[in-house]
Amino acid sequence: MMQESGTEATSNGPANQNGGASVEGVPREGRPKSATPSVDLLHLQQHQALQVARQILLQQQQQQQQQQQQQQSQSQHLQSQQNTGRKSPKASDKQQSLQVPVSVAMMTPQVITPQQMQQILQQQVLSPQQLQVLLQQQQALMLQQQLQEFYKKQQEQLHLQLLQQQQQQQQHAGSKQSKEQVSAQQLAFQQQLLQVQQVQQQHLLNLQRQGLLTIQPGQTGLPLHSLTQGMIPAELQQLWKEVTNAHVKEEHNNSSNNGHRGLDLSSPAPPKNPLLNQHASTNGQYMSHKREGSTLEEPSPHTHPLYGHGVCKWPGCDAVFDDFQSFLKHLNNEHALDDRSTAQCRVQMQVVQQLELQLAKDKERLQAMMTHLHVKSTEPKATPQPLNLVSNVTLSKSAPEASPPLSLPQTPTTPTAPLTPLSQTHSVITANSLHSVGPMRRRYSEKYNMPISPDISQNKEFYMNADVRPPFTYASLIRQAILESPEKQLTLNEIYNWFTRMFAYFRRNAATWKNAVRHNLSLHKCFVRVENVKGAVWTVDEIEFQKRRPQKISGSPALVKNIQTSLGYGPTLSAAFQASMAENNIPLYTTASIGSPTLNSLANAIREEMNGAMDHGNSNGSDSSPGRSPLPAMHHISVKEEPLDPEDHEGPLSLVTTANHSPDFDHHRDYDDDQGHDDML
DNA sequence: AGTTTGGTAAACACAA
DNA sequence: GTTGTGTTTACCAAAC
Repeated sequence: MMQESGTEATSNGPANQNGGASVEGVPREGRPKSATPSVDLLHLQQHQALQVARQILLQQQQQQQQQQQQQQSQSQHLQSQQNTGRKSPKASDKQQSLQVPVSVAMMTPQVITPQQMQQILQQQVLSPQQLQVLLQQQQALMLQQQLQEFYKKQQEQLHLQLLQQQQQQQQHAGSKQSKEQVSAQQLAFQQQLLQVQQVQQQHLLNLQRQGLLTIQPGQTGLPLHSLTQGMIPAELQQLWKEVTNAHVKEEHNNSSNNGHRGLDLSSPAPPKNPLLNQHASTNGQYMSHKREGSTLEEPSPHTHPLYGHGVCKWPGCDAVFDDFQSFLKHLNNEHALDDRSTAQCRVQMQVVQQLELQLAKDKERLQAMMTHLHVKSTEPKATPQPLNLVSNVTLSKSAPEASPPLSLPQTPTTPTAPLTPLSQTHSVITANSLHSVGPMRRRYSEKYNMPISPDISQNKEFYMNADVRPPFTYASLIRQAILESPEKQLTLNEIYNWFTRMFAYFRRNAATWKNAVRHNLSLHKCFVRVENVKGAVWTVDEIEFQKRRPQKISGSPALVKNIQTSLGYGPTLSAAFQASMAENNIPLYTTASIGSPTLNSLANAIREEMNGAMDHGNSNGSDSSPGRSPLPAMHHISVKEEPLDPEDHEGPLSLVTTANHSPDFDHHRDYDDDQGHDDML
């Protein structure tokens, strides 16, 4: 690890010097600087993610009183950390920063602003898993706030109405009829009140049932206490919807278009749920905000969602204000309803939606992780640092128990034997096993006894959003891009677009990586240029691709074969795929569990990455031809050899594809359109 | 220690 | 002349 970063630095040095003359004016800032810290970051992310998972487990198992104690102590710790910003953690900070996000996610009963969230995202301080937890936390807290507000208001309303009734009753005491009416109404109100309370209870029960709710006695006096654990957003939203629909219709009539802005946020992309919208626009303080705008009954003085710590929280604003009034003035002046504000709002919406999406997926992942870890959470960790996921996986295979709450396909596909001597050093998640910095990760297999984190294949979305270099070679990525295309062929520009779409990392330094892409296309025989009607397209010669880097898979071929047969997949493909997975200690379940195209692509990429080695090591006689994957099903390809093999066609891809078929794909396509061109430079 | 592979930079040619 | 595409060379680092 130290070696890596060290060499990284050196490797970058010369490169920069050479490029120092910088021909194309491409900012080179990014590479060296961002790269080095990210080693630690990534390393940390892994660790953090695991810690989060463990924390969750522990928390679930422990009593809630203990939790509270922890919360108190840790949240203090955190808050201070949180405020100090989170740049690249230095080695000395490591331990601390490790704790921070975890604690933030798990403990801090604070709502993080979208800005903060974005910051966190951008700075990649947190792993996807952690982000997920964090998001859950945030959502829970926000919902909690909202619910509390709502309930409070409901009760206030009801009480108010009751009071009015009583007054009326007194006034019209004479009339017997009115008396009856009044009492009837009173009854109705009481019932309503009861209803509200029941709903509250129900929600509580619901949440508790999931083990996601922590009751903290004597908080607000409201039935709803605190939600300090994650929860399923969808469910919450549903609940929220129910509540709001059932009881607050009038209220919404008054203030649905909260206050001064009245933007039509739904125009670009109709939010799927109200909650989302609220998050986007009001940072979880929707209700209070509303109150502020509509009713003045309860002064919620300086609690504007866009105002915090004396700073305007409008995206990209950060203006500082001494008092709330000047903030309001500023808000109305600077962030009035205009194109810019609208655009910003929409952007924010998209951010939130994106997060929402990711949250849903990561939620599943977390569930799977928790389930998985639950099985063997007893395993003590050698060092506090790395948590050996691999070993867990290995063990879990034998005990697929614990009904995977989600799509966790604990099928027999879980890798049989460890395939790798992960036993010894395997400190697991090393910088090496993660997204490397500097020159693209070579092969994961190099030290295949170094388990690679499933994270990689799992977190396509992570790579889509985080500016982290994907741990795949250009060749693999290019191939993946091409194979992903319907026609198995892409123009150069389309390849570019794929890169930028799939990896945030490739939205910078375009000149550099584009050059690399072209270089790779030209250099590798496996990429075949085909003249097309419209121009030239690039295809993949699978055989050539597999040929490259004939490396021996250290895992015994027998083992591989074993797996493949046990899995029942076609020998060709699975050999390579599984081997690669095995080689990387990537549990197959990983692939299947994700349910996102990510999988599809990244798992493939990984597989490719390993394929070369596999095929050679595993040269199973009958199918000497390395799992040829779908060869460019195109017109006239001037490939050197003649790899056509309709049989194997779809082989390699099918596994992954079917396993993770996800509706998400369209989403990415859209993304492509949006980002494809603009985003690059 | 030597070879292979991959990443990066850069020069160059060519076409639109 | 500019830009995009494609090829090639060189250098370096890491892995083998």
